[in-house]
Amino acid sequence: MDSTVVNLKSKLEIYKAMTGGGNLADCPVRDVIQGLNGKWSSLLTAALAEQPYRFGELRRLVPDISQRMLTQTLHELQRDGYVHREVFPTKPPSVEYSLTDLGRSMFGALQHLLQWAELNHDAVREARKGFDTAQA
Amino acid sequence: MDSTVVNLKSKLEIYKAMTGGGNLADCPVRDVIQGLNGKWSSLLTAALAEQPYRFGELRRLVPDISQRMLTQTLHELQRDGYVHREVFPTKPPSVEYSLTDLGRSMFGALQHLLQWAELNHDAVREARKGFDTAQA
DNA sequence: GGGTGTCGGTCTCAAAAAGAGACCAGCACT
DNA sequence: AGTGCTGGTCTCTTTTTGAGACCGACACCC
Repeated sequence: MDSTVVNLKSKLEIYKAMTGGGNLADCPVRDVIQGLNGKWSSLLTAALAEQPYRFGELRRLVPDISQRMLTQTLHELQRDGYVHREVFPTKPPSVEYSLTDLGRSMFGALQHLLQWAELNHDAVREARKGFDTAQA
Repeated sequence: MDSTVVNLKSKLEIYKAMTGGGNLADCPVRDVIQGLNGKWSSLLTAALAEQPYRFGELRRLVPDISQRMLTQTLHELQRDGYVHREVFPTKPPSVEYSLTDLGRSMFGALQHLLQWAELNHDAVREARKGFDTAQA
């Protein structure tokens, strides 16, 4: 199927889905997106899409995340079913995090946005620069 | 191009792009994604992808956004080059917001994630329910 | 046996962000 | 003169995030 057709066909439907047909407070699409909106969610998902990692490995891999937010974000991702957490009875015990099937499926969709960002970050930077100088 | 091939080919590259090759603090991909991570960014982009809206129309369309966050989010989206803001000299003056070409391009990528959320929100809900009952 | 290190966290406190809602100027209409 | 609409801003409170100290359990070294 041609992707342009997909875009044109579903634009309105997506918007309707996000507004929940009048039931905004309980809209499932916004609810799901909300869980991915966190500052660290996409980065950690991208890391785990590459390969499973242990807690400490993730911490070293993303040095500017606090241990507190790493714990919390992984917990949320696990709760939403994207991430599997497995404890190995080593001494001291080690904990491995990996993507579930649902997580891999979700990352397949997220990936488009990440790729777009990679391709277009210079355009965004440019826009910001122009806007900021226009303001001053 | 087959989308499966795209996934397999770029998984590692995307992660590398997000970690910025060691230059995490200044990573452009994370920088761009960050601007889309706000609570209201994707919803407002989806609304404007449907059609241009005026400030008050958006406020009525999304009743649970505060006026403060609506102003602020639109300002950020404008700064990043996704949204065009036009003031019409009516009395009282009206302000119309619309997507730029860059904004439409970005929405094309974002759309995949929104569609995924629409298709899979029941799986996520299910995962949450299971997790919460397992915790208790 | 005492000191040190690793593991995956939790706890507390300060800073930043978001939400709620009052307030504003300018003009039209009545 | 009073009311309403426009698109905001200002202030205050609550929530979220960040920084960093602390924790138990065990291994390893001496």
